[in-house]
Amino acid sequence: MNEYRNFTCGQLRAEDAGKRVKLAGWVHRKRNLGNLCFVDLRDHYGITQCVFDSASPLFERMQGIRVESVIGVEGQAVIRENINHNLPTGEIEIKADALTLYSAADVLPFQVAAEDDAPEEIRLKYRFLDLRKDRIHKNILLRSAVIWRTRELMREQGFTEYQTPILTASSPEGARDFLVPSRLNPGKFYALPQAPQQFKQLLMVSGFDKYFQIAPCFRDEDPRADRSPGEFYQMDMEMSFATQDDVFAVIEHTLGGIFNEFANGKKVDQAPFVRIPFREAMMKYGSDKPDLRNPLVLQDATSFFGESGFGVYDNLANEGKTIKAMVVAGIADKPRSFFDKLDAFAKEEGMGGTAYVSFAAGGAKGIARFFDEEKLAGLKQRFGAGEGDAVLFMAGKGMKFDKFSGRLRNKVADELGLVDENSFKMCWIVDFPFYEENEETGAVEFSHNPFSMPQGGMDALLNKNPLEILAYQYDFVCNGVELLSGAVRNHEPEIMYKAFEIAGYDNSVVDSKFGGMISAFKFGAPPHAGSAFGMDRLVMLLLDEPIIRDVILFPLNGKAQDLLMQAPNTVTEEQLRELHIKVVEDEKK
RNA sequence: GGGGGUGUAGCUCAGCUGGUUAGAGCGCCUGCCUGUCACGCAGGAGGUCGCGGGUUCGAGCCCCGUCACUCCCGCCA
Repeated sequence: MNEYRNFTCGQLRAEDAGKRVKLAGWVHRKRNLGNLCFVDLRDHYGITQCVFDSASPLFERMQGIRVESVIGVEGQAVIRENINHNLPTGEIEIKADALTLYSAADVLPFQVAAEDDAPEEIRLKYRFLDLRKDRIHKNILLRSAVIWRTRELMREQGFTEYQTPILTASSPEGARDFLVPSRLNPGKFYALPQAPQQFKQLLMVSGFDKYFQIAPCFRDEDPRADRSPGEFYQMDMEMSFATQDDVFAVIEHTLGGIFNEFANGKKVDQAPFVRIPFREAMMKYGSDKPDLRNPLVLQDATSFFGESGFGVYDNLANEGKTIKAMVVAGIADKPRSFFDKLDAFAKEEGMGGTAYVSFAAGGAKGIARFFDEEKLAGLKQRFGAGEGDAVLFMAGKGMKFDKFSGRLRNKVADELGLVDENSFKMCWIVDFPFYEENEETGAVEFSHNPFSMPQGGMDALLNKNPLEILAYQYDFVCNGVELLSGAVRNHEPEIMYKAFEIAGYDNSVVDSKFGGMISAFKFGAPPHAGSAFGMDRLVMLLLDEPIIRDVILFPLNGKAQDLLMQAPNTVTEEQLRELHIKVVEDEKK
């Protein structure tokens, strides 16, 4: 190839024996047997064993070279005496007769060749070493392959990739913006885009039909294990003259294709994926991102109580609380402590607790003693419980209770190991409410983003109870991870004004916040719809990585700092002056 | 902003009921070893027990404060 190498470290096979080869890479491991030293040489492509004999002066030089140094090795490829079946190049080795040290490595802060659990702080500070590790290296490569394939799948469906601005205006969407001061406009700021939302809609108004972009998005919010701090990438798409079904078809082709291709042996749900209305999801799974690998389902049991004989729940039912039942198969013989643990969990979560009826061989247990024969038989039939099963009950009200019921559903599945780790289960969540009630103030607020089209359009806004209005708003969920969300957009200014009016904003607010878009909608806007899915999250899911930072090249830490590049950092007085910025001390300190 | 967890050697961790000189594995250094592949064997260096204060004859261990990291809630598509 060139002066550094004529083969890579992952390339040589038995048939290359006898060739004169030149390799370059990192010293992965050294095994010094006294008069014989084996060096595993590693590059991007793989590992090849090099042998240094003590008869050669190279042997001494090799002893002085530490692991992770970069070297070049030249010699003859020979068949090994002992084959290593764990290595693609395991049949062959290099008898070294020339050695070049390109770059010596210091003693490492953590080991590269072994998976040691160095704290993230140190891993991020030395990210370039961390990225040498096999696992992280492979994660990044898979990420690249997924992105590449995504582009192909979108282009196959007639989509075109566009680049929207990075320096843009602060947007009124939910999250906090990252701001960038403007030198030429004293006192004014750009914002980094939280998403290319408005631009992609403007592209539709501009007459471009099928848009997509692997788009960087910036949000100044606190991170989570599955939420990368500061910035992340979305596969953002939008299409004109399109319905919800059209968007679903495109995404099912793209995401379905990606999962089928990169599932790595796991079982994959095939499109079309089930669609679950939001309210049903909250009822049955206690979540708007249900993990369908979990077979447990919640049922509305409110009407079962009232005068059932179990006073506690009868009273709650009469007070207007919701009671849910969850049949758990085959746990009737679990000890009392199992059910007590669930009850304790419920109390920890701030809920009243849980009750249960178990149909054990020796007779029904739990709160069964409050029911007569007939009621008990009715319970069994109504909720579909059989011998050996148990029915868990919980009571509460509103969204908080729904979410709790979901956590209990997860908890029970965890305890019993009911989740099939070897599968990808998908669903669409549809029919999100357009508005919701603020639990503290009682005010009507947008429940998602105000750009989506209310189902029923203007007619619904004028004639329906706002809290009953649904939106053409949808999420795509895989294994309990919210991968995508999107909507049919509201492209009609009149409907937009009305929608904001119901949420308590007058027209001038809409004009000032969405001036650009509203004015565009007054010059011929096509109906359009779209969605965006989190690229990082998708890769994380495919790789079964619990930490999103492990699928990102140079992630920020939990405080949105780059420990390697030292960002954010102070800047010079000169820079500040140019930007018309004055830094003041925090008042609290 | 709130809650939980963690903090002992470069890394992972042990350290009993508060008791002498704080340990192990990996890594590092030195030596021995010609077929290893997580090589092996022997020896060695390496510690402000996160930091500050307190209780005590005595604190890695108990108490108070504080900082850092991390997970979760809030927030966030």
